[in-house]
Amino acid sequence: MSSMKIGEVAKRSGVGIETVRYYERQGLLLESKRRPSGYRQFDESTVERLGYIRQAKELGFTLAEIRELLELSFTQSNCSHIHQRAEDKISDIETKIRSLQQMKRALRKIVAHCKSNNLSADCPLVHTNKRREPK
Amino acid sequence: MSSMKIGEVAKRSGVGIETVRYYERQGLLLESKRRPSGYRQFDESTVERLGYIRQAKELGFTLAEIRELLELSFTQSNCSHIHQRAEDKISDIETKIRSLQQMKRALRKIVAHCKSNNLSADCPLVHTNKRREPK
DNA sequence: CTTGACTCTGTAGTATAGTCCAGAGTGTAG
DNA sequence: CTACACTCTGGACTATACTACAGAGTCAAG
Repeated sequence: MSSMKIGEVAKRSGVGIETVRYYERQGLLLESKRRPSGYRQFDESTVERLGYIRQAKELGFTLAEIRELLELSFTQSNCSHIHQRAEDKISDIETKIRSLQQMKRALRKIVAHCKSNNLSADCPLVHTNKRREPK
Repeated sequence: MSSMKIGEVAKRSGVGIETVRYYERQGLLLESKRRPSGYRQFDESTVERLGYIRQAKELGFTLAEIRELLELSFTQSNCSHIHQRAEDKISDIETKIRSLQQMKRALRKIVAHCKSNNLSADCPLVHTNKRREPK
């Protein structure tokens, strides 16, 4: 299991083969080892790393931001410098969490309202738009 | 304040004028009222709505998903149908929150490690990649 | 060995989400 | 009134993140 070809690593992490090569070109994967034939060789860690990338993308991080997150995690360099960047990322993440919680509360209100009033002609508005003037 | 031109609504909500028109074309804004001249007229609610869109985008929702979220919030239609869709969105959101909390914990570990060991040659790895064989 | 599936590089094409004109009309301060 | 900033439409252009070839080489089951 410790040496997979690109097809297997792609399938196991749920991304396309072309995407794996693309991420490598974009510096998200570090150069992979190669067989003499030129075939890339991956191990388990790449599967995990690709999973992390996929997840972070779903959370709205760009590839550039994900590259940063990965560097934070894997670099061996100056630790105090890393420290500040990690703190910054944490506060970005906390902001996202707060926004999501707010969206969730808004949706919960709709659900609650729907439950109590099944033919509402005036659903509660999340955040917004009083009315549309009919003319 | 209750009737703004596109430039003002754009500035106040922190998006570009072209973007406001683009969102309208994409059905995220509902057709705006017009002056006889053709100039669009917006009110406060559009500023809020644009803010909501901006925030949702930062959280990784696509415009198509955001359109859905907005419909959930503003529609007057069949409430029990809405109910299920709102529940689905809520669970998507909960998944995102959990992922973010996991990322946050991982970053906190880095920070803690950096604090205790300021010249680490072996930062703890979020999720991953044991080592890079030097050859 | 052969053969069919897999991989390589390099380049081109696609979808999404804007962003930027050109050319023409509008609003308003002075 | 004028002048200058603002707005309109329609169409072209851009960046990001893939995705799809083409043409050539590789792997491994039978």
